[in-house]
Amino acid sequence: MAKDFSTREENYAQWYNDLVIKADLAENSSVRGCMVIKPYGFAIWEKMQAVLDKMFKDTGHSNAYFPLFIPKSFFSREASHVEGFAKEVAIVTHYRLKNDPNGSGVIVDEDAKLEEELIVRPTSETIIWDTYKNWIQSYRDLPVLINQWANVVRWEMRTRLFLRTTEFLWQEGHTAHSTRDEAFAETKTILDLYADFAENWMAMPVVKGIKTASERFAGALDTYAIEALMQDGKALQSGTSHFLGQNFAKAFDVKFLNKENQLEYVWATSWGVSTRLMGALIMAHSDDQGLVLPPKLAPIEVIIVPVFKSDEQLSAITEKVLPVKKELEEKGISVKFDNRETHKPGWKFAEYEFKGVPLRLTIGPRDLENGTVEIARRDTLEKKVIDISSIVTEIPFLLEEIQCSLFEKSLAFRKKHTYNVDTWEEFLDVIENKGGFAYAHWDGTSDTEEKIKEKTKATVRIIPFNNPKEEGRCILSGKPSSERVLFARAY
RNA sequence: CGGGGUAUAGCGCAGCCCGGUUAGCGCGCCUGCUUUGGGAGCAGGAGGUCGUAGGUUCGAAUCCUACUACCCCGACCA
Repeated sequence: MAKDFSTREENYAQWYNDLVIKADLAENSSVRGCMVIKPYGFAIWEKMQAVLDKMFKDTGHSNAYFPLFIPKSFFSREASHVEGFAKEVAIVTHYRLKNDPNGSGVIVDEDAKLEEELIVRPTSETIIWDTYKNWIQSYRDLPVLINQWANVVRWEMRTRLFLRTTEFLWQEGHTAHSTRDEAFAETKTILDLYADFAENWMAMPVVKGIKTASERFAGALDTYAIEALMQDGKALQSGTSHFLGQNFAKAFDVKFLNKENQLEYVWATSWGVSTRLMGALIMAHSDDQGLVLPPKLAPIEVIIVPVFKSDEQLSAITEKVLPVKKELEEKGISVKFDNRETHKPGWKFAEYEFKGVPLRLTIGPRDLENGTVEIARRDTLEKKVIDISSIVTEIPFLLEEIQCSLFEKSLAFRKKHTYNVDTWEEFLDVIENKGGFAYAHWDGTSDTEEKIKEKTKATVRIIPFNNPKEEGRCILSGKPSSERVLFARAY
Protein backbone atom coordinates (compact mmCIF):
# COMPACT_ATOMS: atom_id res chain seq x y z
CA MET A 1 0.00 0.00 0.00
CA ALA A 2 1.91 3.06 1.15
CA LYS A 3 5.55 2.47 0.39
CA ASP A 4 5.75 5.78 -1.41
CA PHE A 5 4.72 7.96 1.48
CA SER A 6 6.16 11.43 2.00
CA THR A 7 7.78 12.28 5.31
CA ARG A 8 6.97 15.38 7.32
CA GLU A 9 10.51 16.59 6.84
CA GLU A 10 10.41 16.27 3.03
CA ASN A 11 7.08 17.93 2.43
CA TYR A 12 4.62 18.48 5.22
CA ALA A 13 1.66 19.37 3.00
CA GLN A 14 2.24 16.32 0.85
CA TRP A 15 2.62 14.16 3.93
CA TYR A 16 -0.79 15.32 5.14
CA ASN A 17 -2.45 14.66 1.79
CA ASP A 18 -0.86 11.24 1.41
CA LEU A 19 -1.94 10.36 4.91
CA VAL A 20 -5.57 11.26 4.34
CA ILE A 21 -5.72 9.36 1.07
CA LYS A 22 -3.68 6.31 2.01
CA ALA A 23 -5.18 5.86 5.45
CA ASP A 24 -8.49 5.70 3.61
CA LEU A 25 -10.02 8.64 5.44
CA ALA A 26 -11.25 10.71 2.51
CA GLU A 27 -10.67 11.53 -1.12
CA ASN A 28 -11.37 14.34 -3.51
CA SER A 29 -14.67 13.97 -5.29
CA SER A 30 -15.67 14.82 -8.83
CA VAL A 31 -17.13 18.01 -7.41
CA ARG A 32 -14.47 20.65 -7.13
CA GLY A 33 -13.55 21.42 -3.54
CA CYS A 34 -15.84 18.78 -2.11
CA MET A 35 -14.60 15.57 -0.54
CA VAL A 36 -15.89 12.07 -0.09
CA ILE A 37 -15.41 10.99 3.51
CA LYS A 38 -14.66 7.27 3.35
CA PRO A 39 -15.95 4.72 5.86
CA TYR A 40 -12.83 4.67 8.01
CA GLY A 41 -12.66 8.46 8.14
CA PHE A 42 -16.36 8.73 8.79
CA ALA A 43 -16.10 6.24 11.64
CA ILE A 44 -13.71 8.61 13.39
CA TRP A 45 -16.05 11.54 12.77
CA GLU A 46 -18.95 9.49 14.15
CA LYS A 47 -16.97 8.87 17.32
CA MET A 48 -16.30 12.56 17.66
CA GLN A 49 -19.94 13.32 17.04
CA ALA A 50 -21.11 10.82 19.63
CA VAL A 51 -18.88 12.28 22.33
CA LEU A 52 -19.69 15.90 21.53
CA ASP A 53 -23.38 15.16 21.21
CA LYS A 54 -23.43 13.68 24.68
CA MET A 55 -21.51 16.66 26.04
CA PHE A 56 -24.04 19.05 24.53
CA LYS A 57 -26.95 17.11 25.95
CA ASP A 58 -25.31 16.86 29.35
CA THR A 59 -25.13 20.64 29.39
CA GLY A 60 -28.85 20.98 28.61
CA HIS A 61 -28.91 21.31 24.84
CA SER A 62 -31.26 19.58 22.40
CA ASN A 63 -30.80 18.79 18.74
CA ALA A 64 -33.03 20.16 16.01
CA TYR A 65 -32.77 20.69 12.29
CA PHE A 66 -33.19 23.81 10.17
CA PRO A 67 -33.29 24.12 6.37
CA LEU A 68 -30.33 23.92 4.03
CA PHE A 69 -31.67 26.90 2.08
CA ILE A 70 -32.01 30.43 3.36
CA PRO A 71 -33.97 33.17 1.58
CA LYS A 72 -31.55 35.76 0.32
CA SER A 73 -33.39 38.56 2.10
CA PHE A 74 -32.88 36.94 5.53
CA PHE A 75 -29.24 36.89 4.93
CA SER A 76 -28.93 40.62 4.50
CA ARG A 77 -30.71 41.49 7.75
CA GLU A 78 -27.57 41.65 9.86
CA ALA A 79 -25.10 43.97 8.17
CA SER A 80 -21.74 42.61 9.27
CA HIS A 81 -22.97 39.04 8.86
CA VAL A 82 -23.68 39.58 5.16
CA GLU A 83 -20.41 41.35 4.67
CA GLY A 84 -18.55 38.42 6.17
CA PHE A 85 -20.18 35.70 4.13
CA ALA A 86 -21.37 37.37 0.92
CA LYS A 87 -18.20 36.50 -0.97
CA GLU A 88 -18.51 32.79 -0.42
CA VAL A 89 -22.13 31.73 -0.67
CA ALA A 90 -23.66 29.42 -3.23
CA ILE A 91 -26.96 30.69 -4.64
CA VAL A 92 -29.93 28.78 -5.96
CA THR A 93 -31.63 30.74 -8.71
CA HIS A 94 -33.71 28.16 -10.60
CA TYR A 95 -35.70 25.08 -9.79
CA ARG A 96 -35.92 23.20 -13.08
CA LEU A 97 -33.88 21.86 -15.98
CA LYS A 98 -35.00 21.11 -19.49
CA ASN A 99 -33.61 19.29 -22.49
CA ASP A 100 -31.29 21.41 -24.54
CA PRO A 101 -33.14 22.07 -27.83
CA ASN A 102 -29.78 22.51 -29.60
CA GLY A 103 -28.35 19.17 -28.74
CA SER A 104 -27.27 16.92 -25.95
CA GLY A 105 -27.81 17.24 -22.25
CA VAL A 106 -29.94 19.50 -20.11
CA ILE A 107 -29.89 23.22 -19.53
CA VAL A 108 -31.37 25.55 -16.95
CA ASP A 109 -34.99 26.35 -17.71
CA GLU A 110 -35.03 30.12 -17.67
CA ASP A 111 -38.79 30.04 -17.13
CA ALA A 112 -38.18 28.39 -13.79
CA LYS A 113 -36.50 31.31 -12.11
CA LEU A 114 -37.09 31.59 -8.38
CA GLU A 115 -39.09 34.57 -7.20
CA GLU A 116 -36.61 34.96 -4.37
CA GLU A 117 -33.19 33.41 -4.68
CA LEU A 118 -32.06 31.01 -1.98
CA ILE A 119 -28.61 30.78 -0.57
CA VAL A 120 -27.12 27.53 0.60
CA ARG A 121 -26.37 28.02 4.30
CA PRO A 122 -22.82 28.94 5.14
CA THR A 123 -24.05 29.03 8.75
CA SER A 124 -27.60 29.15 10.07
CA GLU A 125 -27.95 32.19 12.32
CA THR A 126 -30.38 33.96 10.03
CA ILE A 127 -32.85 31.16 9.40
CA ILE A 128 -32.68 30.17 13.04
CA TRP A 129 -33.29 33.65 14.41
CA ASP A 130 -36.14 34.10 11.98
CA THR A 131 -37.60 30.95 13.53
CA TYR A 132 -36.81 31.84 17.15
CA LYS A 133 -38.82 34.99 16.69
CA ASN A 134 -41.94 32.84 16.72
CA TRP A 135 -40.80 30.68 19.60
CA ILE A 136 -39.92 33.37 22.09
CA GLN A 137 -42.40 35.72 23.71
CA SER A 138 -41.73 35.49 27.43
CA TYR A 139 -38.80 35.04 29.78
CA ARG A 140 -40.49 31.69 30.47
CA ASP A 141 -39.56 30.59 26.94
CA LEU A 142 -35.90 31.15 27.69
CA PRO A 143 -33.28 29.94 27.44
CA VAL A 144 -33.47 28.18 24.08
CA LEU A 145 -30.54 25.79 23.89
CA ILE A 146 -30.37 24.14 20.49
CA ASN A 147 -27.74 22.40 18.47
CA GLN A 148 -27.88 21.10 14.94
CA TRP A 149 -25.65 18.66 13.10
CA ALA A 150 -25.52 19.76 9.49
CA ASN A 151 -23.59 20.37 6.33
CA VAL A 152 -22.75 23.89 5.26
CA VAL A 153 -21.26 25.38 2.11
CA ARG A 154 -18.65 28.10 1.85
CA TRP A 155 -17.30 28.68 -1.63
CA GLU A 156 -13.60 28.55 -0.85
CA MET A 157 -11.04 29.30 -3.50
CA ARG A 158 -8.50 26.79 -2.34
CA THR A 159 -9.42 23.67 -0.46
CA ARG A 160 -7.63 20.92 1.45
CA LEU A 161 -9.14 17.67 2.61
CA PHE A 162 -10.81 18.17 6.01
CA LEU A 163 -9.00 21.44 6.72
CA ARG A 164 -10.94 23.51 4.23
CA THR A 165 -13.54 22.10 1.89
CA THR A 166 -16.38 23.80 0.06
CA GLU A 167 -18.96 21.67 1.79
CA PHE A 168 -18.21 20.53 5.32
CA LEU A 169 -19.98 18.84 8.18
CA TRP A 170 -20.28 20.49 11.55
CA GLN A 171 -22.46 21.16 14.51
CA GLU A 172 -23.75 24.62 15.17
CA GLY A 173 -25.24 25.57 18.50
CA HIS A 174 -27.64 28.51 18.65
CA THR A 175 -28.84 29.68 22.00
CA ALA A 176 -31.12 32.46 23.22
CA HIS A 177 -30.98 33.91 26.72
CA SER A 178 -32.76 36.52 28.79
CA THR A 179 -29.64 38.20 30.10
CA ARG A 180 -26.31 39.26 28.85
CA ASP A 181 -24.56 37.41 31.66
CA GLU A 182 -26.29 34.17 30.92
CA ALA A 183 -25.42 34.33 27.23
CA PHE A 184 -21.89 35.21 28.14
CA ALA A 185 -21.67 32.24 30.50
CA GLU A 186 -23.00 29.97 27.76
CA THR A 187 -20.25 31.11 25.41
CA LYS A 188 -17.67 30.23 28.02
CA THR A 189 -19.28 26.93 28.94
CA ILE A 190 -19.08 25.79 25.35
CA LEU A 191 -15.52 26.96 24.90
CA ASP A 192 -14.56 24.93 27.96
CA LEU A 193 -16.46 21.99 26.56
CA TYR A 194 -14.55 22.22 23.29
CA ALA A 195 -11.25 22.48 25.10
CA ASP A 196 -12.18 19.49 27.22
CA PHE A 197 -12.98 17.50 24.10
CA ALA A 198 -9.80 18.53 22.32
CA GLU A 199 -7.55 17.72 25.24
CA ASN A 200 -9.18 14.70 26.83
CA TRP A 201 -10.52 12.94 23.75
CA MET A 202 -8.36 14.12 20.89
CA ALA A 203 -5.32 14.32 23.18
CA MET A 204 -4.58 17.68 21.61
CA PRO A 205 -3.62 20.58 23.87
CA VAL A 206 -5.30 23.88 23.04
CA VAL A 207 -5.03 27.51 24.05
CA LYS A 208 -8.32 29.18 24.97
CA GLY A 209 -8.87 32.83 24.41
CA ILE A 210 -10.60 35.64 22.62
CA LYS A 211 -10.21 36.67 19.00
CA THR A 212 -9.23 40.14 17.86
CA ALA A 213 -11.74 42.27 15.94
CA SER A 214 -10.38 41.23 12.55
CA GLU A 215 -10.76 37.51 13.29
CA ARG A 216 -14.19 37.84 14.88
CA PHE A 217 -17.19 35.98 13.50
CA ALA A 218 -19.29 38.14 11.20
CA GLY A 219 -22.10 39.40 13.39
CA ALA A 220 -20.57 38.57 16.78
CA LEU A 221 -19.59 40.93 19.57
CA ASP A 222 -16.91 38.54 20.75
CA THR A 223 -15.48 35.34 19.36
CA TYR A 224 -13.77 32.85 21.64
CA ALA A 225 -11.71 30.06 20.20
CA ILE A 226 -9.40 27.20 20.91
CA GLU A 227 -6.15 27.13 18.99
CA ALA A 228 -3.89 24.13 18.56
CA LEU A 229 -0.34 23.94 17.27
CA MET A 230 0.28 21.59 14.37
CA GLN A 231 3.53 19.74 13.73
CA ASP A 232 4.60 22.15 11.00
CA GLY A 233 4.47 25.04 13.44
CA LYS A 234 1.20 26.47 12.16
CA ALA A 235 -1.83 27.17 14.29
CA LEU A 236 -5.19 25.58 13.66
CA GLN A 237 -8.37 27.17 14.96
CA SER A 238 -10.25 24.13 16.17
CA GLY A 239 -13.47 25.46 17.60
CA THR A 240 -15.24 28.77 18.06
CA SER A 241 -17.86 30.07 20.44
CA HIS A 242 -19.47 33.43 19.72
CA PHE A 243 -21.12 35.92 22.00
CA LEU A 244 -23.62 37.53 19.63
CA GLY A 245 -25.04 40.09 22.02
CA GLN A 246 -28.40 41.32 20.74
CA ASN A 247 -27.30 41.71 17.13
CA PHE A 248 -29.41 38.92 15.68
CA ALA A 249 -32.29 39.58 18.06
CA LYS A 250 -32.43 43.13 16.75
CA ALA A 251 -32.02 42.09 13.13
CA PHE A 252 -34.84 39.55 13.41
CA ASP A 253 -36.87 41.40 16.02
CA VAL A 254 -36.76 38.73 18.68
CA LYS A 255 -38.09 40.24 21.91
CA PHE A 256 -39.44 38.82 25.14
CA LEU A 257 -41.35 40.17 28.09
CA ASN A 258 -39.29 40.05 31.24
CA LYS A 259 -40.55 39.59 34.79
CA GLU A 260 -41.13 43.32 35.05
CA ASN A 261 -43.40 43.17 32.00
CA GLN A 262 -40.90 45.04 29.86
CA LEU A 263 -40.07 44.15 26.30
CA GLU A 264 -36.38 43.26 25.80
CA TYR A 265 -34.23 41.92 23.04
CA VAL A 266 -32.92 38.39 23.52
CA TRP A 267 -29.21 37.68 24.08
CA ALA A 268 -27.59 35.13 21.80
CA THR A 269 -24.67 32.79 21.28
CA SER A 270 -23.57 30.46 18.54
CA TRP A 271 -20.76 27.94 18.45
CA GLY A 272 -19.37 25.21 16.28
CA VAL A 273 -16.78 22.62 15.47
CA SER A 274 -16.44 20.99 12.09
CA THR A 275 -14.83 18.16 10.18
CA ARG A 276 -11.77 20.36 10.38
CA LEU A 277 -11.25 18.61 13.71
CA MET A 278 -10.41 15.55 11.63
CA GLY A 279 -7.56 17.49 10.11
CA ALA A 280 -6.43 18.56 13.55
CA LEU A 281 -6.58 15.03 14.85
CA ILE A 282 -4.60 13.71 11.89
CA MET A 283 -1.87 16.31 12.21
CA ALA A 284 -1.69 16.25 15.99
CA HIS A 285 -0.21 12.79 16.45
CA SER A 286 0.63 11.13 13.16
CA ASP A 287 4.17 10.29 12.11
CA ASP A 288 6.12 9.21 9.05
CA GLN A 289 4.69 5.70 9.39
CA GLY A 290 1.15 7.01 8.99
CA LEU A 291 -1.81 7.87 11.12
CA VAL A 292 -1.66 7.73 14.91
CA LEU A 293 -5.03 7.83 16.64
CA PRO A 294 -5.81 8.41 20.30
CA PRO A 295 -7.56 5.27 21.60
CA LYS A 296 -10.65 7.18 22.71
CA LEU A 297 -11.46 8.16 19.11
CA ALA A 298 -10.03 5.19 17.22
CA PRO A 299 -12.70 3.18 15.37
CA ILE A 300 -10.61 0.09 16.08
CA GLU A 301 -8.65 0.20 19.33
CA VAL A 302 -7.18 -3.27 19.13
CA ILE A 303 -6.46 -5.25 15.99
CA ILE A 304 -5.72 -8.94 16.28
CA VAL A 305 -3.67 -10.48 13.47
CA PRO A 306 -3.36 -14.24 13.33
CA VAL A 307 -0.32 -15.88 11.79
CA PHE A 308 -1.15 -19.28 10.35
CA LYS A 309 -0.31 -21.72 7.58
CA SER A 310 -3.15 -24.15 7.81
CA ASP A 311 -6.85 -24.07 8.55
CA GLU A 312 -6.12 -26.08 11.68
CA GLN A 313 -3.79 -23.41 12.94
CA LEU A 314 -6.34 -20.70 12.21
CA SER A 315 -9.03 -22.57 14.11
CA ALA A 316 -6.69 -23.09 17.04
CA ILE A 317 -5.87 -19.39 17.07
CA THR A 318 -9.50 -18.38 16.67
CA GLU A 319 -10.40 -20.54 19.62
CA LYS A 320 -7.90 -18.64 21.77
CA VAL A 321 -8.77 -15.22 20.38
CA LEU A 322 -12.56 -15.12 20.47
CA PRO A 323 -13.00 -15.30 24.27
CA VAL A 324 -10.37 -12.60 24.74
CA LYS A 325 -12.05 -10.43 22.10
CA LYS A 326 -15.38 -10.88 23.84
CA GLU A 327 -13.98 -9.96 27.23
CA LEU A 328 -12.36 -6.81 25.86
CA GLU A 329 -15.56 -5.83 24.09
CA GLU A 330 -17.44 -6.23 27.34
CA LYS A 331 -15.12 -3.61 28.75
CA GLY A 332 -16.18 -1.27 25.94
CA ILE A 333 -13.05 -1.70 23.86
CA SER A 334 -13.46 -2.03 20.10
CA VAL A 335 -11.57 -5.04 18.84
CA LYS A 336 -11.21 -6.41 15.34
CA PHE A 337 -9.96 -9.89 14.56
CA ASP A 338 -8.64 -9.82 11.02
CA ASN A 339 -8.78 -13.47 10.01
CA ARG A 340 -8.81 -12.82 6.27
CA GLU A 341 -6.81 -15.35 4.31
CA THR A 342 -6.54 -13.01 1.34
CA HIS A 343 -3.86 -10.88 2.95
CA LYS A 344 -0.62 -11.85 4.60
CA PRO A 345 0.30 -10.90 8.17
CA GLY A 346 3.01 -8.50 7.04
CA TRP A 347 0.52 -6.72 4.83
CA LYS A 348 -1.90 -6.41 7.73
CA PHE A 349 0.77 -5.07 10.06
CA ALA A 350 1.56 -2.30 7.62
CA GLU A 351 -2.10 -1.62 6.91
CA TYR A 352 -3.24 -1.17 10.50
CA GLU A 353 -0.12 0.67 11.42
CA PHE A 354 -0.80 3.12 8.64
CA LYS A 355 -4.39 3.50 9.78
CA GLY A 356 -3.28 4.37 13.29
CA VAL A 357 -4.82 1.49 15.24
CA PRO A 358 -3.41 2.01 18.76
CA LEU A 359 -2.68 -1.62 19.67
CA ARG A 360 -1.97 -4.75 17.67
CA LEU A 361 -1.96 -8.28 18.93
CA THR A 362 -0.21 -10.91 16.87
CA ILE A 363 -0.80 -14.54 17.61
CA GLY A 364 0.74 -17.46 15.75
CA PRO A 365 1.85 -21.07 16.19
CA ARG A 366 4.75 -20.00 18.37
CA ASP A 367 2.41 -18.22 20.75
CA LEU A 368 0.02 -21.15 20.83
CA GLU A 369 2.88 -23.30 22.08
CA ASN A 370 4.02 -20.79 24.68
CA GLY A 371 0.64 -19.40 25.73
CA THR A 372 1.75 -15.91 24.70
CA VAL A 373 0.82 -13.10 22.35
CA GLU A 374 2.83 -10.29 20.81
CA ILE A 375 1.55 -6.82 21.59
CA ALA A 376 2.62 -3.76 19.59
CA ARG A 377 1.98 -0.10 20.36
CA ARG A 378 1.34 2.20 17.40
CA ASP A 379 2.50 5.38 19.09
CA THR A 380 5.93 4.12 20.14
CA LEU A 381 6.17 1.18 17.72
CA GLU A 382 7.30 -0.93 20.70
CA LYS A 383 6.63 -4.66 20.69
CA LYS A 384 6.64 -7.09 23.53
CA VAL A 385 5.49 -10.63 24.16
CA ILE A 386 3.10 -11.15 27.03
CA ASP A 387 1.25 -14.03 28.56
CA ILE A 388 -2.10 -14.50 26.86
CA SER A 389 -3.87 -14.65 30.22
CA SER A 390 -2.78 -11.11 31.08
CA ILE A 391 -4.20 -9.47 27.93
CA VAL A 392 -7.52 -8.50 29.38
CA THR A 393 -5.94 -6.59 32.24
CA GLU A 394 -3.01 -5.25 30.24
CA ILE A 395 -4.93 -3.74 27.33
CA PRO A 396 -7.15 -1.20 29.11
CA PHE A 397 -4.07 -0.07 30.99
CA LEU A 398 -2.06 0.32 27.77
CA LEU A 399 -4.84 2.16 25.95
CA GLU A 400 -5.06 4.63 28.80
CA GLU A 401 -1.32 5.04 28.77
CA ILE A 402 -1.29 5.69 25.03
CA GLN A 403 -4.05 8.27 25.38
CA CYS A 404 -2.07 10.11 28.09
CA SER A 405 1.22 9.74 26.34
CA LEU A 406 -0.12 11.25 23.10
CA PHE A 407 -1.36 14.28 25.00
CA GLU A 408 1.91 14.66 26.87
CA LYS A 409 3.88 14.36 23.68
CA SER A 410 1.78 17.02 21.95
CA LEU A 411 2.04 19.25 24.98
CA ALA A 412 5.82 18.87 25.06
CA PHE A 413 5.93 19.68 21.35
CA ARG A 414 3.91 22.82 21.92
CA LYS A 415 6.08 23.91 24.82
CA LYS A 416 9.16 23.41 22.72
CA HIS A 417 7.69 25.55 19.96
CA THR A 418 6.28 28.34 22.08
CA TYR A 419 8.39 31.45 22.46
CA ASN A 420 8.20 34.75 24.27
CA VAL A 421 9.54 37.34 21.89
CA ASP A 422 10.32 40.97 22.59
CA THR A 423 11.78 42.34 19.39
CA TRP A 424 10.79 42.35 15.76
CA GLU A 425 13.89 40.32 14.87
CA GLU A 426 13.06 37.63 17.39
CA PHE A 427 9.50 37.61 16.13
CA LEU A 428 10.63 37.12 12.52
CA ASP A 429 12.96 34.34 13.59
CA VAL A 430 10.13 32.42 15.24
CA ILE A 431 7.58 32.98 12.50
CA GLU A 432 9.84 32.43 9.50
CA ASN A 433 12.49 30.01 10.75
CA LYS A 434 11.46 28.17 13.85
CA GLY A 435 7.69 28.00 13.46
CA GLY A 436 5.31 27.83 16.37
CA PHE A 437 3.55 30.11 18.82
CA ALA A 438 5.03 33.52 19.49
CA TYR A 439 3.81 35.42 22.53
CA ALA A 440 4.48 39.06 21.87
CA HIS A 441 3.33 42.51 22.82
CA TRP A 442 0.92 44.20 20.45
CA ASP A 443 -0.52 47.69 20.60
CA GLY A 444 -4.07 46.39 20.20
CA THR A 445 -4.86 48.12 16.92
CA SER A 446 -6.22 46.39 13.82
CA ASP A 447 -3.91 48.55 11.80
CA THR A 448 -0.78 47.09 13.38
CA GLU A 449 -2.21 43.59 13.22
CA GLU A 450 -2.80 44.04 9.51
CA LYS A 451 0.73 45.31 8.93
CA ILE A 452 2.21 42.36 10.79
CA LYS A 453 0.10 40.04 8.68
CA GLU A 454 1.27 41.68 5.47
CA LYS A 455 4.89 41.43 6.46
CA THR A 456 4.93 37.93 7.93
CA LYS A 457 1.59 36.17 7.20
CA ALA A 458 1.32 35.75 10.97
CA THR A 459 -1.83 36.84 12.76
CA VAL A 460 -2.97 37.24 16.32
CA ARG A 461 -4.45 33.82 16.86
CA ILE A 462 -5.82 34.59 20.23
CA ILE A 463 -5.61 36.76 23.31
CA PRO A 464 -5.35 34.01 25.91
CA PHE A 465 -7.58 33.86 28.96
CA ASN A 466 -5.96 34.52 32.33
CA ASN A 467 -3.20 36.24 30.46
CA PRO A 468 -0.66 37.67 32.89
CA LYS A 469 -0.55 41.47 32.81
CA GLU A 470 2.87 42.67 31.84
CA GLU A 471 4.10 46.05 30.66
CA GLY A 472 5.84 45.97 27.31
CA ARG A 473 6.11 47.54 23.90
CA CYS A 474 4.47 46.44 20.67
CA ILE A 475 6.95 44.49 18.54
CA LEU A 476 6.06 46.53 15.47
CA SER A 477 4.88 49.97 16.53
CA GLY A 478 6.75 50.21 19.84
CA LYS A 479 3.63 51.56 21.51
CA PRO A 480 2.89 50.48 25.07
CA SER A 481 1.07 47.19 25.67
CA SER A 482 -0.16 45.54 28.84
CA GLU A 483 -0.14 41.89 27.82
CA ARG A 484 1.33 39.43 25.35
CA VAL A 485 -0.90 37.94 22.66
CA LEU A 486 -0.45 34.72 20.73
CA PHE A 487 0.87 35.15 17.20
CA ALA A 488 1.33 32.39 14.61
CA ARG A 489 0.85 31.55 11.01
CA ALA A 490 -2.46 29.78 10.69
CA TYR A 491 -4.29 27.29 8.52
C1' C B 1 -9.56 36.44 -11.21
C1' G B 2 -3.81 36.90 -12.29
C1' G B 3 0.97 33.64 -13.07
C1' G B 4 2.77 28.68 -14.12
C1' G B 5 1.87 23.53 -15.32
C1' U B 6 -0.64 18.91 -16.63
C1' A B 7 -4.26 15.79 -19.40
C1' U B 8 -2.02 8.40 -22.35
C1' A B 9 -5.34 1.46 -18.40
C1' G B 10 -8.13 1.82 -11.61
C1' C B 11 -3.43 4.67 -9.74
C1' G B 12 1.61 6.62 -10.98
C1' C B 13 4.29 7.50 -15.39
C1' A B 14 7.23 6.85 -20.39
C1' G B 15 6.43 7.71 -25.59
C1' C B 16 5.53 13.62 -28.29
C1' C B 17 11.01 17.58 -29.77
C1' C B 18 12.30 14.36 -34.91
C1' G B 19 4.48 11.83 -37.35
C1' G B 20 4.97 5.47 -39.58
C1' U B 21 1.50 0.26 -39.22
C1' U B 22 0.36 -4.45 -32.85
C1' A B 23 0.89 2.51 -27.64
C1' G B 24 4.62 0.68 -23.47
C1' C B 25 6.38 0.33 -18.10
C1' G B 26 5.60 0.05 -12.60
C1' C B 27 1.79 -0.65 -8.93
C1' G B 28 -2.93 -2.61 -8.49
C1' C B 29 -6.55 -6.37 -10.57
C1' C B 30 -7.81 -11.84 -12.26
C1' U B 31 -6.17 -17.38 -12.56
C1' G B 32 -2.81 -21.29 -10.92
C1' C B 33 1.15 -23.27 -8.00
C1' U B 34 4.60 -22.37 -4.11
C1' U B 35 4.28 -19.12 0.28
C1' U B 36 2.48 -16.72 5.37
C1' G B 37 6.20 -13.91 12.74
C1' G B 38 7.00 -6.79 8.84
C1' G B 39 3.78 -4.73 2.60
C1' A B 40 5.75 -12.71 -0.88
C1' G B 41 7.80 -15.44 -5.53
C1' C B 42 7.08 -17.54 -10.28
C1' A B 43 4.00 -18.38 -14.56
C1' G B 44 -0.09 -16.94 -17.31
C1' G B 45 -4.12 -13.24 -18.14
C1' A B 46 -7.70 -9.03 -18.38
C1' G B 47 -7.74 -3.92 -18.93
C1' G B 48 -6.77 2.13 -23.58
C1' U B 49 -12.56 6.47 -27.95
C1' C B 50 -4.10 8.68 -25.95
C1' G B 51 -9.15 15.18 -22.17
C1' U B 52 -12.95 17.26 -26.22
C1' A B 53 -13.77 19.35 -31.10
C1' G B 54 -11.74 20.76 -35.52
C1' G B 55 -7.47 21.19 -38.89
C1' U B 56 -2.61 19.68 -41.58
C1' U B 57 -1.06 14.85 -43.73
C1' C B 58 -1.09 8.93 -47.62
C1' G B 59 -0.74 8.38 -42.22
C1' A B 60 -1.56 12.00 -35.76
C1' A B 61 -0.80 10.07 -28.77
C1' U B 62 3.03 12.87 -31.61
C1' C B 63 2.33 18.96 -35.60
C1' C B 64 -1.49 23.40 -35.60
C1' U B 65 -6.09 25.93 -33.57
C1' A B 66 -9.93 26.37 -30.17
C1' C B 67 -12.33 24.56 -25.98
C1' U B 68 -12.75 21.91 -21.32
C1' A B 69 -11.06 19.88 -16.86
C1' C B 70 -7.63 19.36 -13.08
C1' C B 71 -3.05 20.64 -10.19
C1' C B 72 0.54 24.25 -8.07
C1' C B 73 1.60 29.59 -6.59
C1' G B 74 -1.14 34.46 -5.02
C1' A B 75 -5.78 37.49 -3.20
C1' C B 76 -10.50 35.01 0.64
C1' C B 77 -11.41 31.65 4.81
C1' A B 78 -14.07 27.03 10.18
